[in-house]
Amino acid sequence: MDAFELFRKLGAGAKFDLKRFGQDAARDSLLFAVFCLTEAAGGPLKDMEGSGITWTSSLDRKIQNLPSDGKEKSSLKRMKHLHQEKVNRIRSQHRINVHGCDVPDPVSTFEDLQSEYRLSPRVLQNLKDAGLTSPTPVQMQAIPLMMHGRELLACAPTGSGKTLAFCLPLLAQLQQPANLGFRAVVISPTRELANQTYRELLRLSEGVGFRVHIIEKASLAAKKYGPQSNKKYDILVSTPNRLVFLLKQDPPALDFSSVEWLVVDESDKLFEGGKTGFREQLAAVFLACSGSKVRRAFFSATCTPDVEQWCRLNLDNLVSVNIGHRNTAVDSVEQKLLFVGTENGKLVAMRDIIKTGFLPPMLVFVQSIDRARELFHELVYEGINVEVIHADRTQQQRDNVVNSFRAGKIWVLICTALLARGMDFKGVNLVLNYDFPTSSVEYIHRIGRTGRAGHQGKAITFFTENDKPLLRSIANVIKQAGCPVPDYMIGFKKIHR
DNA sequence: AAAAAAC
Repeated sequence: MDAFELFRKLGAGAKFDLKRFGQDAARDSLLFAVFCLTEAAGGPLKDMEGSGITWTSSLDRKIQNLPSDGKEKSSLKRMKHLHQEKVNRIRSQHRINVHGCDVPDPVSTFEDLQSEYRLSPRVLQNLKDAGLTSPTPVQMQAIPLMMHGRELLACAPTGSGKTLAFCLPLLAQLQQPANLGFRAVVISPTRELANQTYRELLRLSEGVGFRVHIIEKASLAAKKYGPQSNKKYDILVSTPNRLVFLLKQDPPALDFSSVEWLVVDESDKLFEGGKTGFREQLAAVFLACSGSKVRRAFFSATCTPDVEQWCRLNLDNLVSVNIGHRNTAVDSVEQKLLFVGTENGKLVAMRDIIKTGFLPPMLVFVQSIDRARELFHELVYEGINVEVIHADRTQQQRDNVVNSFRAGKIWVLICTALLARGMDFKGVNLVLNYDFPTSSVEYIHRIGRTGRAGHQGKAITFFTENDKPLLRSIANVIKQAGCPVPDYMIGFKKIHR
């Protein structure tokens, strides 16, 4: 073990300890907190971004406590400096940007999670069996943070491993099955995504004995794990509204008083307001987690200023993690805009894509449920394996479609925004935006269904005269991801500014 | 603006 490694180990377990460091340390930490707030608010320290404020602040105290001019002191200082350089190098290499106080070092291998954070060897084996060999950037930084019990807002591109970034620490932190009731809750915007996360947790925790649960029917839920039931689950995955429904029964059919971790996946989506929006539901779930030690983590590929502001104001000692630039499309997708003139032109162009040969499977996004139905009826007689999915279909139909698509039995899947976020289908070769997305955020999520985990993908976006108002913002996203875009789409407004 | 989300 070299000196760097030694210091890494020292740093990994470093926690701020008031009793050990006394009053002075309390004042220092207060100053440090103010410092970080200034930075987070975009103050004069903005240039510190990504430089990595780390555990070394507690090492500083060790150094301070040593006699001045001692040999030990100067060598500690030097090692600290070298270690910090190494950490900064790892962060910049993987485009990891962190904001916050006392951020633990990133981990470079899954094995480190076992040695430093007591991740069970069986979970490690499950990772290997799943073909996962080394952590992605968001995993490198978010996992140590959650292992230290830090509340965080993590923003990382589509298909970059966010699900694993929160599933692993949940399993490692809960350590082993306990009969305490739900200790971790994961919230997703759609049932399909909740189901996918649930399956991921099952796969990772196989052989460890954790009890992971997903609510299938809220009406059966009360019996299954209500107050009378003695079967206690450790982890729950759900969409928010059924939790709200169960929580407000009298007496409540769910007990969230033992919840230690609340993970909000696709957090910007779940922060959408309006009277019937997700935001109110989320608030009700937050409120039900009455335990004193509840920690919250927010994940998404896109982040609104609104979410960030909320996290800054409400989370305890927030750390925000950004991988690469925020709100950008992945560069592993070859993106094209295709002018099709009119509505009619879309169907002609679509038939052309099918006729001239394409590599299935492909996902076709439309803007509404009715549009999905209509397009399905146009294509169902073409002699290709086409299916359609949206929220007006029965849960049984939705499940069947997702399963068949995963099994490769469907070549063309027509869908609404239902499948736009989080879904991880292996090997989608083409995303076709049949209807123009209504925002660049939606565009980023839709095309993120392909080009995942380092694989290549393709996306084609149809546009007509009517789509011109939003064309520029999407064209900018495409250009930023390194794909060619006609100049007239971007240039015009900037020149006149 | 639509979609999603309980029974």
